[in-house]
Amino acid sequence: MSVMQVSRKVDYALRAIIYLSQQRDARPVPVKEIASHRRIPRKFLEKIIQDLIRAELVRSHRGAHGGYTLARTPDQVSFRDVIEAVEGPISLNICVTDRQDCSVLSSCNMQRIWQEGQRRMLEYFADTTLADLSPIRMLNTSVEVAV
Amino acid sequence: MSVMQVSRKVDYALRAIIYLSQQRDARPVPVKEIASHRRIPRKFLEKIIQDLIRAELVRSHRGAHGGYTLARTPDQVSFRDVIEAVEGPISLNICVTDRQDCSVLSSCNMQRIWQEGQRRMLEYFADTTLADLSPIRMLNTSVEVAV
DNA sequence: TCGATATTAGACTAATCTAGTCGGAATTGC
DNA sequence: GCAATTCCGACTAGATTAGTCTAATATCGA
Repeated sequence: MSVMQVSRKVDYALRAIIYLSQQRDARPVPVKEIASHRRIPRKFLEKIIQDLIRAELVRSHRGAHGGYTLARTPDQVSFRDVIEAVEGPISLNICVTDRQDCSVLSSCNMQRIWQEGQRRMLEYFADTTLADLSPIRMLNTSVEVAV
Repeated sequence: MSVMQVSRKVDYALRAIIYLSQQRDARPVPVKEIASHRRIPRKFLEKIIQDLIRAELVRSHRGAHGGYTLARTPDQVSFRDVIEAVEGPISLNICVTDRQDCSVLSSCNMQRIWQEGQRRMLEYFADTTLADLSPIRMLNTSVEVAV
């Protein structure tokens, strides 16, 4: 019904990794806790977190008192990182990545439009990190600067 | 495999409407011609064009020597118009349109990130029209200005 | 060492969506 | 009337989404 929408997976991945970034201590957070606090189907979340681990955004700790922690500081994890970790590279139209299809149609010169749209989108999501989400963190920083 | 990609429908709709915008005379172009010149499955294209007609981007002319014409000048048809005509409103994440879901999660404050990303995307695609595609038109205009 | 708590791995699936196809009815120009 | 064309609704194979289910493996603490 509405277009260009990211999947539930991306939404869940972000909810989860944001939850991790909001932890004060370094204790591993079990999937059960993330799932219940952020209303994500537990088993599904387990799989999604595997993608985040593969992309080295999250670290796992097995066994009792195990769970997950952020593998980097929040300002080092961009929205783009998370989106691409679970769904692969962002590409607004196939003709942007797969030249084959569109290059046959020499007269269809919309390729550069998609490219530019995509460039702007990537720019924004690559520049926006988990650190930009917590207003508390931002406030603390600006207070520090002010004082 | 790759995320945020528009559907074939959007791609076909643009190919077709761009073809119409490139016609020199005002003669109606039959679907058969558009389909063969732009490599679009004919029957599928018929349905897509109905969406464009409903959105008043294209006009139809029935019967022999019938076909389709642009309903507006190329500079009056934006990419956004075409995308939304065939796929409905652009929305990067459900939480942007459907507040229900995300407002429950008061601590998940990524809503404004999606909103801003979407704003930038819409801005670009609303500003880009079919007139921006034909370099010939651009050249003529600049020559006129130069002389 | 045992048991509770965790992650990890992979097969499975219902429902929905995508990308079409098919057949025919209605309209118009000649 | 006939040929060319749009219009309309029903249908569908295959892919994708959003999960679930089962079981194995790892670790901590007592």
